[in-house]
Amino acid sequence: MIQTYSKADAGKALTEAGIKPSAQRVAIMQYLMASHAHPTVDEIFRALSDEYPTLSRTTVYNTVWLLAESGAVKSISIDRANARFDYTPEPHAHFRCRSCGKIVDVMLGELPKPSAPGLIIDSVNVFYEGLCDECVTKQSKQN
Amino acid sequence: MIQTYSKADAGKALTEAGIKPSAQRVAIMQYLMASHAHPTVDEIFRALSDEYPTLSRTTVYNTVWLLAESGAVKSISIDRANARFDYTPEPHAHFRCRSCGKIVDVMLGELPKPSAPGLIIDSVNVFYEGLCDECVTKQSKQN
DNA sequence: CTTCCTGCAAAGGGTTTGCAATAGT
DNA sequence: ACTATTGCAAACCCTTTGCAGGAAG
Repeated sequence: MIQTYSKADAGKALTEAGIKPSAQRVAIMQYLMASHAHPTVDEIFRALSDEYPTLSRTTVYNTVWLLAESGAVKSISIDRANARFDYTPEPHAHFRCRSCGKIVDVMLGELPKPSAPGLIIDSVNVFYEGLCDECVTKQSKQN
Repeated sequence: MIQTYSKADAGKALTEAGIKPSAQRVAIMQYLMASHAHPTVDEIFRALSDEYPTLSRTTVYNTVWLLAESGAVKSISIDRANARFDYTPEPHAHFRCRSCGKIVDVMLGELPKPSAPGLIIDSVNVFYEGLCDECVTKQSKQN
């Protein structure tokens, strides 16, 4: 399934996410909607530098995290940088609180099975994001 | 369930993973077996610096990736560093080939449900590692 | 003696921060 | 004019690399 997205589509997606659609933000959103290559900040920056010669990496950083925090796009981190290490022998998933940053183990009923013909899968990681019980309590007290 | 691990336990785990159990490696492995805090390289380094004053970050880096690549521990990367961004609206998982580094989407039958009382979950990430079809073919040709 | 492991120092790369210039309302 | 956004430059990590010293068999 090949799908194309216009600048108008991208602008609409931004507005729906509550983000003001500046020219740079629209371009970045459109690029993310069109690309299935899971680009990094640097790849986005280089891809758009021709069309926006003054574009800066700072703006790309600002925008992608704005988008990710609003839920308009997803961030995936699978590289070595800032990795954490974990021995626990039982299969389990990880949960990270987006408010306090705490990382906790959560048990997992069963591992998700991929439909991935031809791939040899060595390892499965499941990672949740959200609000931990403490931060939920804090937030409800504030209101 | 609280469990303690001796240096002998750690040494045995290293040997079983095919890794020579040097003093530093045993200490790092023991620390990972005991800790459920998903430590970073720097946290491991600081935790062991008292007992091993000459320990270097280089050795910790070497060791954790040796351990992770042998499967003795798991690495999880969930921080901002080197993040990639992804718009695709349909739920899907990611697969990364440990030989060529390529990242591809894989469709997912159903999302894993966590048993996580009290947590509010906004987002679920599933991430596989292994060998892609191309690298499987390359490897079998070499043999 | 040889090989592997360790660790210092330096380089490299990605990310964040401060602030001035700019654009949009 | 006012406010939000952009983008340059510098600082700030984290990580890797090169190499010399040291440990182990």
